[in-house]
Amino acid sequence: MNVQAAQTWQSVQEEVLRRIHAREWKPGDLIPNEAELAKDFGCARSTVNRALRSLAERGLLERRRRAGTRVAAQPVAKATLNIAVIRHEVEDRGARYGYQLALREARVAPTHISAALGVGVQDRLLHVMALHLSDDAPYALEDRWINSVHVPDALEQDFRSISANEWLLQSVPYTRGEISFAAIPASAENAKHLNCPENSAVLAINRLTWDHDHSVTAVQVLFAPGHQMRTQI
Amino acid sequence: MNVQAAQTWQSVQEEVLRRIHAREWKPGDLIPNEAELAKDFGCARSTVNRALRSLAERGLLERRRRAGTRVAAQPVAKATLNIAVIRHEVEDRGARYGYQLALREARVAPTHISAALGVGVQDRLLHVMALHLSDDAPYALEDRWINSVHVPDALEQDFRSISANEWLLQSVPYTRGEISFAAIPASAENAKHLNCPENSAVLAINRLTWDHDHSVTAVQVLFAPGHQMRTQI
DNA sequence: CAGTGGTCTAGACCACAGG
DNA sequence: CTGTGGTCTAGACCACTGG
Repeated sequence: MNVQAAQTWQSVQEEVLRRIHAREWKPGDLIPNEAELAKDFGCARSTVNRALRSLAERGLLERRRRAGTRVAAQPVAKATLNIAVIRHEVEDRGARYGYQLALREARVAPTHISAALGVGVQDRLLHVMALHLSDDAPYALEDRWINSVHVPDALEQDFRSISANEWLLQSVPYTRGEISFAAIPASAENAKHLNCPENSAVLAINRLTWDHDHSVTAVQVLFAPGHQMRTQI
Repeated sequence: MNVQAAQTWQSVQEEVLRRIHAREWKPGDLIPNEAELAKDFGCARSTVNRALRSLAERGLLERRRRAGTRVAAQPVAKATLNIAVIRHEVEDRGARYGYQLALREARVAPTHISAALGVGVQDRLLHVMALHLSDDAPYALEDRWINSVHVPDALEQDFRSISANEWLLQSVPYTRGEISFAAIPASAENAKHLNCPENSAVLAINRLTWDHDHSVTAVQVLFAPGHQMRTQI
């Protein structure tokens, strides 16, 4: 059982993974504690800790003080999607990026927007719609409301050459956010912008971000039909 | 500049975040090295390292040996979606889970499936379709091909009481996988299962998993119209 | 070449939660 | 109460990479 000279936390992690995959440690099993594993592997406990903590973050182990470490019975796959600035997303695919501002207005928002942003129903907010292009083809439609009560600087931007997407990330920090993914049928207006038939299935990402207790922005990004988001697990 | 007694890595992280949000350290800026920060904070360098490493994993810092640590110019939001066993997903929402096997056959797969799984075009694979229900309403449609050449145990399962989704996670480990998200129109057959109009916009998750060099399974999960996947960032 | 982050160590104390 | 993981420390060596 004793293993020699596993000196890096990665090698410890690999050996632990091997034991899990080889079913030496089965789903639901309690594995030896950190001190024992350190002795087995001939390394410091902190090295074992680093390896196991990382596996727990990936969902393969479940750790609890006093109760010990178990192999996850049904590991939850964690798919991490990188939501970058849309311009970079396009350029990283090797395409030419284009940008068209479709609408910019300061007005009273629909109630579901003002409620989500936590502002008064009569507050005027900045509304921006813009089309992002990839090699001149519609790539994504951005429909954004900015809480200009707490981000007054936004009112001074015309968003003609820089997208609100990019300007906000550069200029306004946020501390937390919610994000959701859904498939929705394209409305007539959305379809016109995206140059696709009405009711086409489009991938929609909704984001709502906050800076401490103040909302920053609510945005819906619609991707042209056929768009895929990919990642490794 | 000197800060007193920040003794936990979380408190160091909070102070670093505060400086970033307060624009004391601006996007793109080089921040002091770990040794200096440790002196400032009055803690060990490894504590600073833990705090900064964690922020780098979240995408807020960019770290390179010799070059130092910079505030990310345009932080890439990392949205981590938990892909759990569908039964648990339904039950966690407080709904009653139901399951109906729609199809189980061993046959030659379409070429795009056999190619994706890296098996011969004439190999017979296990094909399973099943409907997952939430409070008796269609929740998700699972369309799965299992590489029964390398997972022969699957041929002995009838998948009538346990879904392939759940059985595989319990029984067959995988070392890596690809996952993609897209919006697609429901085919006539899919629409019938999901009890929705044909061409409804549905969220599709495609997964392909491998155990070392052997493919395990290729699956498409279609969620009923209106389904949302949510997470925090 | 030299400065930076990456990691390992041995030891210590602590927070939490199971029994 | 006690065993477990969570963390901190001080020091050390190493790997990478920019100048």
